[in-house]
Amino acid sequence: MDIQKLLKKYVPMTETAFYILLSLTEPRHGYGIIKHVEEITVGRLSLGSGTIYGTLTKMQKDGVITVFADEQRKTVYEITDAGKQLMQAEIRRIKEVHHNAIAFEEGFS
Amino acid sequence: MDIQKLLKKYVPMTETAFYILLSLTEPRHGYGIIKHVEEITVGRLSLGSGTIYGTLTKMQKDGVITVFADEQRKTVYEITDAGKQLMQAEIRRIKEVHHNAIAFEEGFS
DNA sequence: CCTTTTTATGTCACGACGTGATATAGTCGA
DNA sequence: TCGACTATATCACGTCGTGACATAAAAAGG
Repeated sequence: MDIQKLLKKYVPMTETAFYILLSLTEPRHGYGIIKHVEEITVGRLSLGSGTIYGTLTKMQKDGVITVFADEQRKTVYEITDAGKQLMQAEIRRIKEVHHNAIAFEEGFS
Repeated sequence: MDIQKLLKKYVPMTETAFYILLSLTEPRHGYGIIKHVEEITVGRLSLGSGTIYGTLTKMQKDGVITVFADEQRKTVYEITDAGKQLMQAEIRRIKEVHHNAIAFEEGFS
């Protein structure tokens, strides 16, 4: 799948997908991602097992992540270059939303 | 519906819902919202008619927005106090995501 | 040693959501 | 009058996150 179709499919990204890809800048397995996301969101976001394993399978098929190591009880993934491009586009969008959110706040204070 | 259930239902908010509520800090009708969102996102986000009218009906039922004026060919809506509370919670979340996005960027530059 | 908790992955039904097509109709300028 | 724009509504479709259920190995604790 070429980068244009990936951009259309993945941007805007769901919060879940964003934090999964963010976690995979270091090689991690599914369960490790769940714990890492809980950590950096200070317990606010707790991903369900269906979300994680379904999303990981989908992302691997799309070439957004790749298998880093396949151990007995752990499948370790890592983000690909295509995945990094998606993150850059998503971060641009987040900056726009953040900018509009701040402008909103200033209008009501 | 009490504020706790509304928070659970609306936060995290979809980008669409966020921009609709943002637009309704001034009274606007459906079509006006579509044009306003196109404006503040510089044409990036163009809401479908199904999205707008479906979402407006849902939000009105939930007490997040209210009918400001009911003209012949325009139903004008406005955000409620409950809606403003949701926006505050959503903006807190956006700030967190933005913070983590910036931290990600710095790790790859 | 046995039991409980934690780690780890997978599948499935469910409800919610955004999209785009289709339909309908009034307004306004050329 | 005729097309472009304004304005709303409904529907099928595909996608997504959730939580329940299932399975099983490893680690911790008594």
